[in-house]
Amino acid sequence: MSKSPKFDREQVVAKATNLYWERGYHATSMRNLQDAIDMRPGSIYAAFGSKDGVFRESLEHYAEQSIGRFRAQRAAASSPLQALKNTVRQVVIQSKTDAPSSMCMLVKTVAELTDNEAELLEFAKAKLKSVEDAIAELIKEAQQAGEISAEKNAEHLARFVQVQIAGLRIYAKANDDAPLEQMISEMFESITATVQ
Amino acid sequence: MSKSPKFDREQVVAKATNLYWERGYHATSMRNLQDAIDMRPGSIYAAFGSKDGVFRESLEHYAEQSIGRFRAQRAAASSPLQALKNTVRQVVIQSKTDAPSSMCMLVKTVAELTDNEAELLEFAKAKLKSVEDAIAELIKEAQQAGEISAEKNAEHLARFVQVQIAGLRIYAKANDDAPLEQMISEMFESITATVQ
DNA sequence: AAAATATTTGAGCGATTGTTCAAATATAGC
DNA sequence: GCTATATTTGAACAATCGCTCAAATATTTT
Repeated sequence: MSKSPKFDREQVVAKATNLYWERGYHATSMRNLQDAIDMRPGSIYAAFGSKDGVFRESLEHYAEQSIGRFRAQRAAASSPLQALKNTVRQVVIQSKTDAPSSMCMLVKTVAELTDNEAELLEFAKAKLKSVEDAIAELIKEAQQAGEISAEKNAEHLARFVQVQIAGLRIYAKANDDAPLEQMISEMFESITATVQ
Repeated sequence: MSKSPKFDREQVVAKATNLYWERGYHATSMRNLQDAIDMRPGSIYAAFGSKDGVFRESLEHYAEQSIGRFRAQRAAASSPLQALKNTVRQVVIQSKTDAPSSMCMLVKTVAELTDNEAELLEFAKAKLKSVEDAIAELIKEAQQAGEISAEKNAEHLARFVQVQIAGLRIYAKANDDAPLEQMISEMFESITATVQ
């Protein structure tokens, strides 16, 4: 004897994610959010508790989406290394035109937030770590497949890839004409080099 | 027959820079700014025109400070390459404890702003480019000194360094225990390698 | 010391912030 | 179709936002 919510939480979070991703935490107002997800304040607060609550769930959604990309590319590619390369290309090059921001939402969040929003900052850091773990898994697969030297440390390489992606995406936003394809190729040359 | 401003513009801009650097553009209110620089609204608006005006001058100040660091390290170091290494270490490692933010203010700004603040965004991009130019100059010096292969492209390497610094500083903020010293060493190994 | 000209002050503007909550509305079980 | 129990709505809250401007204050020239 009741009524169930009529909004699709998944879709709502996806829309909220895109807005937060584009504008960042502080520049996104609840008013902006209301318009983007087509919900009124009361419903939003009943469903998510606060602006932070929506943001937190958006970060979660974004992280899942990011990790899902690795899985999707792994399923589509001919090898683990190819999947990693394709994911990096997708994330660095395609996001320039296809995504709400050319930058990673988790990186943007870590860059933007301070101790004043400690919880959200820590949450974003943790999600970034879980993305790094997904990269490490793919690298280990590539090592088993003989595409990357097994003598190298997978976590070490995953960290390297993480730094490169973050650096490249920032650089891509700051320089519209950056030769990203070439920069990505060079990055993978140092990963697949036989000597470390 | 008049009166001259009693505030020290240089000092005021320095304080404003530190505040904007730490909190970012959107999270810094004029009230915060008033407190930080100890000026009342009327004086601030007479001197800088707007919140954007203060921010713009802060970006300018920050960029000059950044380029000045290269000069200072160049003067102190035994060689151009050593100066570059020391600057990278200073910027990536020391800034974790000594600076308002562990991240580059220009990078934070490029990451945060959107087309809604197009002018400031373009300004930050341009300043980031001028920092890259300063790196390229140092690399050319290192090439003339025989520390880096003259066959390599200096602008190309400067771009590489810029990507690495941005990536490392983001990574340093996201991971408190990152082995930065080691990561920086590895980066320079690929710069000074005899084959490219 | 008076006059002229600048800067500094801070109350307060309209707009917007995140959030609340009583009223209206929809749905499920009886 | 009635009752019970949700959800949804949107007006409105106090606080804060970026900013303005008349009045007060300081400095310099006459």
